[in-house]
Amino acid sequence: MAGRADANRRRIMDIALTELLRDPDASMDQIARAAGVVRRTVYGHFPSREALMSALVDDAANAVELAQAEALRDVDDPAKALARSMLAAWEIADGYRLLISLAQRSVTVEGIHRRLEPVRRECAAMLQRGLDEGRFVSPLPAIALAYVREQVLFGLMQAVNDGVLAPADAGRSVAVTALTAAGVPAVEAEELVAGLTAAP
Amino acid sequence: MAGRADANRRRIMDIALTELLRDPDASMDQIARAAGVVRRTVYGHFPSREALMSALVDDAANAVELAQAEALRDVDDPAKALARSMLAAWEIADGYRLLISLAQRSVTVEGIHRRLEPVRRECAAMLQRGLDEGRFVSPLPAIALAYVREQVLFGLMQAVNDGVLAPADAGRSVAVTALTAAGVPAVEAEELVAGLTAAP
DNA sequence: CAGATCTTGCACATCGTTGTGCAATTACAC
DNA sequence: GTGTAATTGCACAACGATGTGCAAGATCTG
Repeated sequence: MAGRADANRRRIMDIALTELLRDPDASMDQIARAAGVVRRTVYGHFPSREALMSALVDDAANAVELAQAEALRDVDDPAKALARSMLAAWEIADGYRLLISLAQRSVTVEGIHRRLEPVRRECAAMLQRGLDEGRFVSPLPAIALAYVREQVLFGLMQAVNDGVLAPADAGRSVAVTALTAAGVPAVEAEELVAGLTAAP
Repeated sequence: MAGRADANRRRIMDIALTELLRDPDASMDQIARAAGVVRRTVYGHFPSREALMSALVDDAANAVELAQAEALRDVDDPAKALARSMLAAWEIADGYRLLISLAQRSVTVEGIHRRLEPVRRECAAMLQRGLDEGRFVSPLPAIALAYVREQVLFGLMQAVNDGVLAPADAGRSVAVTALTAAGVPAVEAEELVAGLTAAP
């Protein structure tokens, strides 16, 4: 197998992602087997467990940052921006979920929180603007609302995983829920999201 | 130390709770040291790690069930009931957080999900009634809303932990946020919660 | 004080995981 | 085909965690 090392590396990372989502403590052996490969081979691509995790986290963080930057490029209306960011995040749900899931157990990977800080900060800025303009209404400070946004996303990913929420148009529901959690009237939120998803 | 074994057992469980919240993988040694005791002593009270976890989970689940049953005893107004349940859950936040935190890594303790199922079901029933009556407005099914409720709670516990949310009247904010996430107008939600906390 | 009850401080066996080394084997490219 | 690069299949050392055994010590109760 010459030259196909890159493809193998990618496949290992993909499988590792899903395995680590299932169990953040999945061993290198579990990951390797799931990827149809022997443990030793994984070590051929990644010198250590940490290295594999880092590569995964890096990928995911980049995707999240990129998606959010795109969604918040011009904040005409904070509510619209929030909806866009939710829809964008939902698209790359797996990577996002990995970050959140790993960030909750700070033991293994150091610096995930640091890595995600700019994302949260930028999101909080948008939320703050919405609060200032009266578009959002909440007793929570903007940064805490950013936490809520993150967890709403996470919770509904799990709901889909557990089969209690149909994946079909879950993205829309997620966006609506985030808006209402920020104090946007429910009807308005539904209309706004409907408008966004109908005419992208 | 004769007879004081019970007190020690309680102290170990209390410390174990906070240690496991900090790190779900805390070793028996870490827990023992944190409790000012030698590892061997912990094994004197709990035959295995599993046993300790089970005792913890049992305590927490009982507290959560009890608190929710009390809060949902008579659902005059679903919104008021939801607010009550959030305030009640916030009171026993630590135990609740342990359950959610451990439930996410189902490896160690089997049956947390099963244990919490009645709680979620009862909550979903209340949410469903609110949706039927038009008190709540959401594109999500009631059960998914229950997931959101859970995660809002969890997210804001973390926010308090991280120091970005003042613990003072966080309980009120949590309740308001859950209400707005369920589609209750923000102003109405604030008034309702204010009324509940002013005159209990 | 005496005695029952816990706690302590080791020692030990066991297990699973990580990371490395190296020779044999496989599969692709030219 | 032949060579090159990757994968495999062991073996091994090192760690850390769990769970147990037992003798010595501390501490409260009566």
